[in-house]
Amino acid sequence: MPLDAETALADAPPGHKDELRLWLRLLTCTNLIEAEIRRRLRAEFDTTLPRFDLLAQLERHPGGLTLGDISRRMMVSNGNVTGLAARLEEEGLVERRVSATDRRAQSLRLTAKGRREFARQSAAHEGWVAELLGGLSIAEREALQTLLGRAKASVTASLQEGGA
Amino acid sequence: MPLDAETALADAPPGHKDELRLWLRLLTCTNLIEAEIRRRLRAEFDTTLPRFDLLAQLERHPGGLTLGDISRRMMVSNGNVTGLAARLEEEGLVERRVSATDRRAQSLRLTAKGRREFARQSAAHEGWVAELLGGLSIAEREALQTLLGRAKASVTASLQEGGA
DNA sequence: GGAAAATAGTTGAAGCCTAAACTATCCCGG
DNA sequence: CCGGGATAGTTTAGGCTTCAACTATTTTCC
Repeated sequence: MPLDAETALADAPPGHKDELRLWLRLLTCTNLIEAEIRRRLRAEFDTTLPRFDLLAQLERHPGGLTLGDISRRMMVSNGNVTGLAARLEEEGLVERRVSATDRRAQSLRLTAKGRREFARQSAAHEGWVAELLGGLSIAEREALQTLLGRAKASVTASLQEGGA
Repeated sequence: MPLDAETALADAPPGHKDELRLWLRLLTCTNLIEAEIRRRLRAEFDTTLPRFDLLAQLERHPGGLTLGDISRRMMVSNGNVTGLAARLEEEGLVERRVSATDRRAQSLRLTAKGRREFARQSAAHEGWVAELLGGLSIAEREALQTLLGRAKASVTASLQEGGA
């Protein structure tokens, strides 16, 4: 496991536009947190972030979601969800049910075991994040939340334009 | 290509600590940008983000870097760099040279072709980022840069504690 | 000098991910 | 009713990524 945050690719190669510096810092920051979360999911629950994310989606939609719904919500490809769902089903955490009205579609939902497992994982996950970001004051967190909202708006606006 | 940013996993599942909301927004924001950059690298240069990152490392160190250096700087595993370097070498963008003083080590550097290619990619990349984040004012960018620095400090402090 | 520990890199198994091609089904208009 | 287009999922090929086991070499230190 490398993970030497100090010498990371990411921070401040000089002589570039400050948008680039901002992007690299954003990336470092996210990667740092994400790597730690992945590490702990593996170490404490022997699972992965994509599995966790899929379970989170199902938890928020107890009525079930189709594979296509999940693919859209997780912003990943269709084929990706096929494999992920297969593994989770094999582990007994989710179950499939073919739609009564559309024989192409099938909806996924958590099994009782899946709900139990996810509850444990989710509680721990929330704690980890609170711990990692706990060094920020409430004011800082709010300001960051707002600014990231602005950044997201900038990006989506730019994508709209390009795609229009 | 799914990529429906509006219905993303990420934003604001209610009833959670605000650290979690902040983390999810950070993640969405980063993923949105990163996905677009990957898409354009593929579309315009038929390459990938990891390849680009590796070339960027070499560009910043014209004297060459060992595979281990690269692995540490990119914060990825050793084995990962082995494969990446093999593909880039095969494409003629980098060249290996066994160390004169340590027969285990080999250093990588850009070939002339690699330098040329990276220059093109890098210029485009910088433009994309400026475009995507161009909706933010200078003040917003500076504030975000500072707050992300604080966030990174919070995370690394938390990791230090845990590992101490 | 030589054994033991550390370091550089490779390999293999497994999971994640995408794009593109494919199958099966549904829906719409004539 | 039926042909064509859209939609739901699967499959395949290939790249990325990790971890763990491995080889080769160097360093440490007795």
